[in-house]
Amino acid sequence: MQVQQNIKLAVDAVVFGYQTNHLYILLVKQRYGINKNKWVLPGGFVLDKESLDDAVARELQEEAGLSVNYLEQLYTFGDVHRDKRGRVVSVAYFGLVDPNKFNLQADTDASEAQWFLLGELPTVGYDHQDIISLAEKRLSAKLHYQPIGFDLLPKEFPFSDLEHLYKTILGKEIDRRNFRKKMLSFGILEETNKIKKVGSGRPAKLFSFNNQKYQELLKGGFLFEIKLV
Amino acid sequence: MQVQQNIKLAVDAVVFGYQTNHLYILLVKQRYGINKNKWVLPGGFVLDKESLDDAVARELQEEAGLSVNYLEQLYTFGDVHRDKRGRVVSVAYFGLVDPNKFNLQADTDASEAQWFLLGELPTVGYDHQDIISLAEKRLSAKLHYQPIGFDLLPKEFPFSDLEHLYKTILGKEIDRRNFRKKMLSFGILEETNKIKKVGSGRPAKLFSFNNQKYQELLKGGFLFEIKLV
DNA sequence: ACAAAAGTGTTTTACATACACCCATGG
DNA sequence: CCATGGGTGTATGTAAAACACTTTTGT
Repeated sequence: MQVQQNIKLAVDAVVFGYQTNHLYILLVKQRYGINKNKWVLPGGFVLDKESLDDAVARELQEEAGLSVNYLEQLYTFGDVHRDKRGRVVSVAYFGLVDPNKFNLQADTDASEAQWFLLGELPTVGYDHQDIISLAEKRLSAKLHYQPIGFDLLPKEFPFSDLEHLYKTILGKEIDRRNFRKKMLSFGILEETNKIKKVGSGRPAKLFSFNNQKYQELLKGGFLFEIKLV
Repeated sequence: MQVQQNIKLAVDAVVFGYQTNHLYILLVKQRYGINKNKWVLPGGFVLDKESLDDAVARELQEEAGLSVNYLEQLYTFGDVHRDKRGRVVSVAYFGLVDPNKFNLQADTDASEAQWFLLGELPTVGYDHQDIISLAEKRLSAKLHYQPIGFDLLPKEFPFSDLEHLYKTILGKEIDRRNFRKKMLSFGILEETNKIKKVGSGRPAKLFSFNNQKYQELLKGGFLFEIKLV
């Protein structure tokens, strides 16, 4: 295959984490090059013998010691001048982690990886702000038609956490009664017999997302859809 | 920028055309290599100094003399072995043309480009069948939440054409009265004072899609959404 | 007893669905 | 006058939206 081409291929990941009613994004500090010490998305060049999916997973592991529990392709950014060092096309990914994985280990290279509160992001290098903006849009959109919020929560969670997650990410008020009614009507949540006690207030039953049930329903043409005013 | 990487970057396009109640896809005949004389998607390698979008437009022009009126990125296919000649990552696009552009000119290289009825596709090379399948899914999905059907029709069309388009692509029966009511309720269609006479039957008023109006509505949070049983 | 968060039902409103007959033209 | 496709309205069902008080715990 004779092709003259001087284009490098990279992957980048926008990984969201959620904790105590706040939404975070993972960034890493660039160690070399013209963007040295700038914060950028975790990512890097694709190896010759790994798929794109594998490349993202590897980079996240290397740069932040992190394995996500949801990952999908977001968009491929291919403008000619998006990287000043040369032509680099980047396949961007969209990832979610639950709070168990939120605490970054300080071994690996992780000392230079950090969670940033959305809305308090530093100036990021390259065109990574565009990538982040697109990922935010994707996250908001997906919350409405895919049960993806559960990937940002621990396996068992009080209902109010789910409600707050939607409220936080969509920036909208939610009617608790209608939200709960609708969510439960899908039949993809299971009530555990555990309860969570917090400082004050009535203890909450814990729920868990039954993914197997969801997959079954999907085959029958089921549509997860939640609208908010 | 020192990176050892031996990956080629290509673009491919799944272009849909619609005529006389039938949906078509554009394929081109491969002229060289191991897939010689096999039908494949129009596409090719990205040049060093053109964006991905430009690359697709150029390839469509070169291989089929075609300029589409809707084009968006579909997905990036990056499996290691998708091309037996070596590592090639392909950014796939999704395009729509209206019937004016349907007749392929025989100049250019177009003699080897051809419309194929969906459902009567030949065996295609590489992993292009996967790409086509994904594009079909995208098309079906988009019809429900984006006014994209108009890009497959001429500027002015009888209402029944729109109805047949939905029926054909989604493979579902449609209640004509409800469909028309819903579509018109959006306020993005304009009734022209022209009428189209066909062989027999009552002549039909022609409608046109008002994209400007649609864009305005979008800013106000308008959501195009059409559900079919 | 009070503060704090969890839990719960009913009424109203809007939209989707189901359904069948008349109209304008060409042959 | 008949065949063909275009054009239209209403009644019913179902789901979303609006809305406020009671329960359980900790302090």
